[in-house]
Amino acid sequence: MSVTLKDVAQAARVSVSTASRALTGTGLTSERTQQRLVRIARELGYRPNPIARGLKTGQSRLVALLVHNLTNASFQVMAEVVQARLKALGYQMLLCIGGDDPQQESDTLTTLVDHRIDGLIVVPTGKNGAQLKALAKDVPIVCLVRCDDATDLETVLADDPQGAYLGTRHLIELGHRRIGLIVGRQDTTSGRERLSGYVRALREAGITRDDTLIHAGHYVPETGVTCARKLLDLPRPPSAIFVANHEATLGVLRVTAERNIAIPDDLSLLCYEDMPWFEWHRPAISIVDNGARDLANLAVDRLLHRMDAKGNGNDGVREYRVGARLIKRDSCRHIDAPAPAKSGKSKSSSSKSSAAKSAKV
Amino acid sequence: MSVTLKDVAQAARVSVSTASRALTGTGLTSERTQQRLVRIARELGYRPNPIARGLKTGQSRLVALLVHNLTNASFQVMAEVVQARLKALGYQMLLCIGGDDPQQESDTLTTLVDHRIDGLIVVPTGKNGAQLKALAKDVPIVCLVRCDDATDLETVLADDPQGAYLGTRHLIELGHRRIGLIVGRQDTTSGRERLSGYVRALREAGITRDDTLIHAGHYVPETGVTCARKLLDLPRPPSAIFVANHEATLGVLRVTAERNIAIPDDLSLLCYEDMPWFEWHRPAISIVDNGARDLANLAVDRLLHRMDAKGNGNDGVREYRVGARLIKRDSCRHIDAPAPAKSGKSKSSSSKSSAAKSAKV
DNA sequence: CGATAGACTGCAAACGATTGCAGAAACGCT
DNA sequence: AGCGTTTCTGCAATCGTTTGCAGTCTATCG
Repeated sequence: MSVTLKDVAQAARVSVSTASRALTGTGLTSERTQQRLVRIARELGYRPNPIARGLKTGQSRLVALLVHNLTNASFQVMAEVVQARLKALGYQMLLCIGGDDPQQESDTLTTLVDHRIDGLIVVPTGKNGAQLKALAKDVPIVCLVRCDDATDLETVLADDPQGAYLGTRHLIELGHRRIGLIVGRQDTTSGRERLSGYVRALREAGITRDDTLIHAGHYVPETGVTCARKLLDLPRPPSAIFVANHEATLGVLRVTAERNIAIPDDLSLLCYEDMPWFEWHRPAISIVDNGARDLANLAVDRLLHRMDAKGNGNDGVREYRVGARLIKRDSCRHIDAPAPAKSGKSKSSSSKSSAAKSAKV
Repeated sequence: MSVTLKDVAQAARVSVSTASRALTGTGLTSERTQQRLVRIARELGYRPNPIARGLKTGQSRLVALLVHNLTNASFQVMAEVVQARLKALGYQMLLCIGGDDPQQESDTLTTLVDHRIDGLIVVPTGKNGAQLKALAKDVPIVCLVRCDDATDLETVLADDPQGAYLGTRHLIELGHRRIGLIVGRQDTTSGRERLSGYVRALREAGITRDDTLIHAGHYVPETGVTCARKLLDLPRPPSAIFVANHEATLGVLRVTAERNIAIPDDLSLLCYEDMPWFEWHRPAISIVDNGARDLANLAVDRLLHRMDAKGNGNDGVREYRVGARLIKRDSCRHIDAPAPAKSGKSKSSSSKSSAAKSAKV
């Protein structure tokens, strides 16, 4: 069916071993035969069979990326980055979707090692620590975004405490004092860390923390709806809301639209993580960028390092943090500044009256 | 490192061949040894090595899905569907991202066959017909969403003519006579087909086609911006816009927001393809659903069929069409009905005045 | 009781590459 | 010329399976 090494060897009238050495460049061949073989191989359209090679060498040129889903924008860019980097190095990416489900994760992991993957980047559920730990003996593994406390795996994390701090401080600098926070469940690391960053910024600014302004929930739009309602129904509603997760943002936007609350005039809105449409939205939504692209790149770097180091690429560092950064767009406004009378923003003046409750803050 | 067939055979005091036959269930073993081996294999934690097996059988249990990107919502759900289906059957999905770039597509295709994939579902760029055709001899292939005219590959397509027709008719039924269309480039099948559906609906309703209402462009937000501007700047702007692609929708929404055009009161908006946030947007955006989920499922069905049929799963059918359907939400309104005075919609009354131009239609 | 079919089992050769080892060739040196 | 190096090449084993073929064993039947 396809051209094998044997065919090349025969055509060149040498043994298979010589052909192999010449083509893999293991240097033990004379310059002349080397070049001759390369030429013949090209002429015949020879392509080494990775399966056969894998059987002998124990490698597959396959690297797996295991994420929870593809609807999350961060995972999308990570997948694209990882794929691009790996391809450039001659690896194929096996993209697996675990659905944040421990059982699925576990199944996937076993079939992946069956396939003798050369490396693995995984966003762990946190429930398969033992298995991961065992696999780590055979395969270089790097954890991404979340860490699995049951393992001592190298992990590349977003700097959530700093990101949340940066965002909150930004709002404070704009004069906001009552800042609502919609954050992830407190039994997740990211949930806890984002809260802590928020709290730190408040403390630094000498603002006392008001727990009625803090709401935690799952990373789904519904959370945004219910939390936004609670916040806006407060006797003294916040003048700004920091939504520490992009799924919930959908819900918040819906509530503000329903109540005719103008952003940023009546309410400033800041989100965590970017989505492609945020900058197209009117007003364009300011965000704290968790650096998905950087995270993915670093994870690949670390993985490649481990793969090269053959077993002990352990540099002592266990946790890498990728800095977050603030991207200012149009959804946050200084609380004391008068509403700009720019054309196309006239909406705000009209809606302000009807959304008196929150505008009065 | 890991348990091999030999280990199992030794533990059971039989030959490797017997072990192989017992575990693969090739029926040529006695009931007793069969069960004994299965038990022993399980005890030892034996897992067959797909690489070794693949070398002998020429199969890899790998099926590839090649799409353009992951930012497109349709591709996301397709990837998730394909992955789920395949996993259930013991295949691993190789997800590849081709970026709609012929060169990348070509490269990817060759490394995929190198890896001896058992099947391929591809959204073709259309520029590598010859290569695809050649590969089809070795590997079952199904094209998805787009067809490659240079091949005679089995293809699963969305029913774009019908979808566009459905959407346009819906708008007509709502009393619209001047319906703007923002559609894909006319050198793509989908671009042409969606236009044809639109035209057909118009003709059926006895509305004469007005080419100033039809704009074609790339599938990017910028297209939406420029086309929307052109449409709204028309002496007699349309009362409804049908955006036949979801990326451009972003741009259209931005323009309407900038100009304070209320949807659906001042302008009805209908989009092609769903995005997760469309139903959370206020107003929730009505769409024509291209049936990404169904498309993916059908593609998998067809591929599995071909894989089973070993070479001639050709049932004569070359093109499968998956029906589109209309999902009515809140962004389209009957042109003659008075603006509902529902609470939370008061915005429209104010903005109508400032966006007089388009409101006057 | 012997022959023979039938049911299992094992040997050994594949699949397509890599690689240790030993032999061959070429070369320089005394 | 003889010897030792060095450089290249080929043989053959190996990776973990599957599978054709031949051999063994049991059972059945005449």
